[in-house]
Amino acid sequence: MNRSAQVLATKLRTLSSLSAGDLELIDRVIPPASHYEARRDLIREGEVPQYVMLVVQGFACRYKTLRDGKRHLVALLLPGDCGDLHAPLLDHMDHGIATHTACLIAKIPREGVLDMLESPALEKALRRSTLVDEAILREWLLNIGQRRSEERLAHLLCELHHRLRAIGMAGEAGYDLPLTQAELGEIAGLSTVHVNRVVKELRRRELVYLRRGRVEIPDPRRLAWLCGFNANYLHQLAEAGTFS
Amino acid sequence: MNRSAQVLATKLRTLSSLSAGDLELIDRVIPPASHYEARRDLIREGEVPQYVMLVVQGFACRYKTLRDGKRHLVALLLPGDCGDLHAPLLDHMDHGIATHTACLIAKIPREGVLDMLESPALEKALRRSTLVDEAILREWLLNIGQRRSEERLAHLLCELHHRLRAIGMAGEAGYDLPLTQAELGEIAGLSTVHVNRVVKELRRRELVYLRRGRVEIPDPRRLAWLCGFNANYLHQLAEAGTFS
DNA sequence: CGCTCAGTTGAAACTCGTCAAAACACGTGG
DNA sequence: CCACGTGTTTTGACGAGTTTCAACTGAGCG
Repeated sequence: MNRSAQVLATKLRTLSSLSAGDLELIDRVIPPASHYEARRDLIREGEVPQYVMLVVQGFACRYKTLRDGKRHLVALLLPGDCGDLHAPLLDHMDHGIATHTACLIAKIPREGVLDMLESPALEKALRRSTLVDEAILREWLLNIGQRRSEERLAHLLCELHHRLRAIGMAGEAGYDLPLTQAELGEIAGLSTVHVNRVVKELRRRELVYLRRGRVEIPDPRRLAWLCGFNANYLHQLAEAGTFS
Repeated sequence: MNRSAQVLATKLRTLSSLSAGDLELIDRVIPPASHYEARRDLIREGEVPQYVMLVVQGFACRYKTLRDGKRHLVALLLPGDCGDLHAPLLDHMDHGIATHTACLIAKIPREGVLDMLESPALEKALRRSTLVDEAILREWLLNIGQRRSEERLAHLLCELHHRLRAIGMAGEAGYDLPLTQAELGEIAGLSTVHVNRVVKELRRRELVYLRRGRVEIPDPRRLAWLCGFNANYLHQLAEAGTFS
């Protein structure tokens, strides 16, 4: 099974169980990935999408910008995540997609997506994945709208812990997070300086140790309690994260 | 054509053009609506959805709550809007839906939705509608994350103006908005008091006159310019709002 | 008339943003 | 190996924006 297909399969299995036939189908329709540099636009606002992009390796994001250049990240795309399945339905993009780190991206042609939708299990997994994307958007909205900076960052870190663990990219007490504090600020709607102060405070309280791309969470339960994190909205299968 | 079907048709025609056959199909699968009081839960977080709810009359919303009782509205459902088409795919709701004003709600059974998805034009319209819902979420996230209170409220009022105009519920320079300032605050992530101050300031600058459920916008272009509003993300057809 | 709920106002406290500078990490080329 | 440059993290001081509390006004309704 090629690398791209494997990554997608891993992600989809966190949402629905797949048969051997499904895995073969995935392998057949997912093209090999190509390499992109860090911080590079994959598609810009206003452009017309041709493919569904699948992140195979690295971190990417969806973003929107304001006239004055302020940018807000409206989604984080982890390995296995992809752009909207029905994106081709919309004339033009209302947001951009960019790499964060260096990435491997597979461009799935329209027909490949349609083929996958033929399989009931894959259809279910793919549709669930778009529903989860939407659920995450709602949770982020709540996060920014109602929580204050400390809980806000804590909540974001909890979410990433869960999402990364589901795809085998995080351990019990920590994970690699290749995001600068400025970028965390662009997600959380906080200034870089304030993110830094919050990070410092979380460290002082021994809740999170964040430094140079690495997140350590000594007691995930305590952190989750602090910010009221509840993973329900991620709609992960119970056994997610336990397979190879 | 029954009332519920008519409302849905009006909404869908803002997204894709429908044939006479499509309209008949809609009429056949949409059941009559029933009445709900104002401020009543239609479905709560954690419950399992059985139907797709269609708002026929009145305003409803999706909301999420925090432990401490703070509530945030993550979507506003106007006449013609409905809950997620594939909601039944998810085990339990990660948010609640509630009426705002008194409402007429039609509960579309699963099979009705499937029937509509058979028609290419309806499928396109329905899928586009979920994509637009997601686009609105992203825009709200940007709005709360990056804009300050005045532009934030202005942007929200611009969006509602466009959405209501598309379904024939707003004129060139104003519309009825049955939301309290407290509720606007729950959307914008602002305290009631601050919403009030911003409303006052917008009135002073002759941008928006908001009082007792009525919004008057003497110069929509000027207001849109102030907050950087660009309707692209609503993906409305050009002729939206011009039909009966 | 008196109730209730929405809107309004002021003062004080607090959260967070801005500006500016310094400390630090990392990669590069000398 | 060190020096240098770039980009990220850290710090302090200050001010702007926003929340909170508490009281008051006004409209609608029984």
